[in-house]
Amino acid sequence: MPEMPEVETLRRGLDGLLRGQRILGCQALWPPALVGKSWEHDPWPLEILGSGRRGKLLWLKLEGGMSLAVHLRMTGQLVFVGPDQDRFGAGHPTASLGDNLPDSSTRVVFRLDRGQLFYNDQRKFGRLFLLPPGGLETLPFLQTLGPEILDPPLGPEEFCRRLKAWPGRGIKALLLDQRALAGVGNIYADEALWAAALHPLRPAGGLLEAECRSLQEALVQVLSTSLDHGGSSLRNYVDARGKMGSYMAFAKVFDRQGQPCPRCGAPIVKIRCAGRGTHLCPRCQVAPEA
DNA sequence: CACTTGACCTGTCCGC
DNA sequence: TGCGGACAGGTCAAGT
Repeated sequence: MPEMPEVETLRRGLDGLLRGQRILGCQALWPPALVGKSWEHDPWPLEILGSGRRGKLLWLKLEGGMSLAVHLRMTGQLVFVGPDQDRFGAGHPTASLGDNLPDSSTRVVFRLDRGQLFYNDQRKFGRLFLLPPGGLETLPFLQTLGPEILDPPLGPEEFCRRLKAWPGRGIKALLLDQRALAGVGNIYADEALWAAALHPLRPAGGLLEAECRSLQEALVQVLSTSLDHGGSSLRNYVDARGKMGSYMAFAKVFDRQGQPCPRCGAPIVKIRCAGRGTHLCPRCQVAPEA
């Protein structure tokens, strides 16, 4: 589900809601979601001092140098429900998910000084890591993670160098590979490739200088716009208060197969590429010679 | 080594 | 209405 804009939107929300509160305890309704020995030692209470993110991995900074890291994978959610939670009537357009929690997808519940934090995950792919001081650096995922695109800004030269490091791979497969670049997933890969008018199967090594550059500009544009609109919600994603993101209204190709390309009018098609559903304009995005 | 496929899970949607 | 199959925003292990 969540790619960088969704995870960053969530992090910002959680930071404002949780900073300064203590986690008083935690109840695992589905224990496999919890990874690491630290969970067993009943370390609570622990104060939440702040938050961080790299790629799609999010963490809360806890007292004593500990961290609570979360990877949401496909369907994970972290939703805070305060004691003063606004209660809207059922069916109200801004009714919050929190009104009905816990639900059948709730896997972990954290008890806080003021309110509760629910970890929901329909598909049970996500994981929560409680880590001792220095533990973040030991996570294999973080050790092999490529650079951020927006923060700090990745210069065009370095961007091109990352892509050319895997010259034989299709450009979409590379965008999805977190070792090449951090934070891009299926939605923003399709959107950026359309904006740069590049076919997803083009080998990375064959991209012209100008094509590399326009792909980088497209990624910056797409990711920034999504951040501005609280990310994308296709089916599951919600922010720290249970609200959906609105970026999908701006999507040009993702989940729009059969609709006209906004640039040339040709019908958007959906193919399979790097094992993932892939949306593109067959006229604007010219396939490489086989 | 480089790259692709299957596995991990549950829910939903689509065709018969 | 019911049922089987395909598919879903991510990552890792195993396979080719």
